[in-house]
Amino acid sequence: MPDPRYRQIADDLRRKIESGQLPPRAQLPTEGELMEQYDVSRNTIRDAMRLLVTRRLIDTQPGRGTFVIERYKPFVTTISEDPETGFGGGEGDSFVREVSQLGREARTTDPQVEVQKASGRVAHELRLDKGAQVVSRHQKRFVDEAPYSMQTSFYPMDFVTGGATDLILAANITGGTVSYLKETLGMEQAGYQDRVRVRTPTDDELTFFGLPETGVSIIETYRTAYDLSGRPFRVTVSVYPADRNHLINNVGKVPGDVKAPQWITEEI
Amino acid sequence: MPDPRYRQIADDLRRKIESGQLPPRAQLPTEGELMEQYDVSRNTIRDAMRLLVTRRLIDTQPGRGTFVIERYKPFVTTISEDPETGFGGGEGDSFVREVSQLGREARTTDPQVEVQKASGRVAHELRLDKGAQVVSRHQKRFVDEAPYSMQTSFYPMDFVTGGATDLILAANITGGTVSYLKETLGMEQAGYQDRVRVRTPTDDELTFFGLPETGVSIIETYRTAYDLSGRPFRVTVSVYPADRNHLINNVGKVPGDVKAPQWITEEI
DNA sequence: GCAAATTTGTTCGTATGTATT
DNA sequence: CAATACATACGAACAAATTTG
Repeated sequence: MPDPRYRQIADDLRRKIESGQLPPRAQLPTEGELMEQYDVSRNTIRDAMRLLVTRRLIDTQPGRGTFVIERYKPFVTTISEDPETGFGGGEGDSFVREVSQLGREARTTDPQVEVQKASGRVAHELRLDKGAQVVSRHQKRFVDEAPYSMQTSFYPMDFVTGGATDLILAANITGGTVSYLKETLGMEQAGYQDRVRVRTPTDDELTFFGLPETGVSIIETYRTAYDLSGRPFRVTVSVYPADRNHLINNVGKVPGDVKAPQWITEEI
Repeated sequence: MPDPRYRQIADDLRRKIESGQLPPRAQLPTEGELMEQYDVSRNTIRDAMRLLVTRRLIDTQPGRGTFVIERYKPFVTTISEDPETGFGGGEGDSFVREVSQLGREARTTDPQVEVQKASGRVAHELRLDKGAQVVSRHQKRFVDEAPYSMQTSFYPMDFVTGGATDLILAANITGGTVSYLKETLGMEQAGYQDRVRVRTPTDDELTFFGLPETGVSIIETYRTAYDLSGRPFRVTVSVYPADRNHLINNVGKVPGDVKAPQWITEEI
């Protein structure tokens, strides 16, 4: 029993795309033309197309046509701490600094600061009561004007009343919040834990990142930072569309030249 | 202008699923029943269903019906090194040991050993010529008899001829390959780098993990281990279906009680 | 700026095939 | 074998987005 017709057609088109016969950005024949070429009904052509859309090979645009997808150049975020800077990967302004070194234009929005009630997960990580007041600092990140990630950090509201008043200012904290908390509260970061999972995008993420309805996952990391006494003092949630982001983790001693590339150049 | 009909229906069903009115494993009304309920044609019902299938909310089975998907209990792999054991997360028999402590049944297949020509990526990571001979050690992992991950390690063939002959035996190396290479070749692991990306599954992965045609991504990590002189001596490729695996990364000092849980219990 | 043509999106109806009960 | 339920495929009509003249 052969594959159904729409699969055969999808496979045929897939081969043409992967062989380069239909390069990225190329327009596919219209549905009408494909109906003739394969001598099937329009619905069957559309079934084949839908398969390729969910596989992230093509993109259909009403009124325009169907095009081979152009892959993003992946941006690489290092999630391990750089022993020299003491920064956890991709945090704060280290993001912009690292990228601009490579001739790319990176941009981080000013933090959007809010005082919120802690959600279940955030409260749990910070060992607060659910609904306790927390400061939320949210930033969006762009590379070459394309949205690449979003990040939200949560701190107990006590920190602000206790002296770290800059936390509720909608501006970057020069030197980073880690050293700011050390200066103002004497709170020192002993380590952190990242929990990484992959999930489907929310509607907000779909629109902000300009993702297709289906096919692109979101990499989500929950980072909980602990002070010297083992008490959690910050939770940072980062979301990365999987079609344009890779993660790197360095453990122990890794040669400097491979330690922190921002771009994976080779296609694997 | 309102959403198209099939979206409204999909949203309605999604709400019923997420609210628990249609719990996991519950059977949805048949297409015929839904046609009546919503007073639309069968194709419109099927469009709505298809949306929910790609969102990994339901599973359609020919001849049986349509069911709410049951989520896997995620297994958590720690990718940072545990300072006490010196093990990189989830490597070797540490996998089985860690899991069995939690009353779960974990199993790793005996390694499937082959001598191969290095692929482009592996050759590049090991700084070998493309096509150089490498030993490949491949293992599959199960938790409660369900497939959870696959792992393949590559070593230069020189290691075997140089004395580490157990590398080509299709058996677990007790104590782990790290300490075995230290004993036989005096090669000490100084550190490693993980590169994590998320991609669509290959056909092999689709069948082995029993994944649906669409919707589940694969988390792939390339781990390159370096010796004290900064020379790469091993590449390990791990693949994890994203619907049943999370990753954890510990940096610096993290409280022991949160350091290495194998299961995330709370639903977020 | 508008109208026509082009292209994909939505929805209906119908028929037949295949898997499961 | 019959009934049930989802899968594939055809044809048709109109809508919505975009480009073109």
